[in-house]
Amino acid sequence: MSDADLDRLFQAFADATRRDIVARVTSGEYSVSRLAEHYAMSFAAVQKHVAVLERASLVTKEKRGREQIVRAHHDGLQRARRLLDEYETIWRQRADRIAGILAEG
Amino acid sequence: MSDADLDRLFQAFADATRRDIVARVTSGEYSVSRLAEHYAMSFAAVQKHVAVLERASLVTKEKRGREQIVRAHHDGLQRARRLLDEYETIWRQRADRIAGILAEG
DNA sequence: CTATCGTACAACCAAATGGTTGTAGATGTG
DNA sequence: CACATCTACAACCATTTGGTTGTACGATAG
Repeated sequence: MSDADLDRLFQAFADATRRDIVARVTSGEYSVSRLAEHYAMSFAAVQKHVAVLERASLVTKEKRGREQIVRAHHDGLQRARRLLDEYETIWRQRADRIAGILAEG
Repeated sequence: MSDADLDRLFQAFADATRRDIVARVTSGEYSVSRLAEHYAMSFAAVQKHVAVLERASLVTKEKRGREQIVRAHHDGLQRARRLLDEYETIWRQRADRIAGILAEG
């Protein structure tokens, strides 16, 4: 996974509106305009947020009639989790190393 | 945890240099200038990246003589992980719900 | 004391971000 | 058909971001 991919992924999470969109489309079915009803901003603004999430592989869009259904795409979330898990592993290794040194001394 | 806190947290992760800094200071001890040696940018730029990480509660700085030691601060990482875990939970619930419907039908 | 090192911070700049309005096209409805 | 709905996208704007250089100041070394 490239640096640019990770940049897009975390950047996508770095906005409360987008996090809310992810939460909504994960548990229910929403068109772009349905999503837009919930936020105090223009339809176009919400459209842009969805586009950011799409580029980050956090959601996909599927055309249904004249609507565009936004669906959660698990890949992005899993990748983000995996990276944070790696950091956690590094942290644990450090903690173990320190514990080892204390045990020796 | 406020929206603004989460914004800062994920924003902090949304840059390859900053992710690298987090990885480095988690496993070793680095002053700001030591960190700066590793990147193709000015000392001031690295200083700014550290400041972003500090505001996101991902690192802390501690003065030691004329140096400023950058240390990983586990809180930020844990909080980010917790949020992604919540999304994962929502996802699983959805998956279970779908599986339940399929089992019925 | 003087010079150097590590840091802090201001000023500046280009590019990206997050919002707006307006226009246009495709699809469904009376 | 005529009209409303949903979406796409361009143009624009203010603010933030990620970088730069330059200046200043405390701490250490010679």
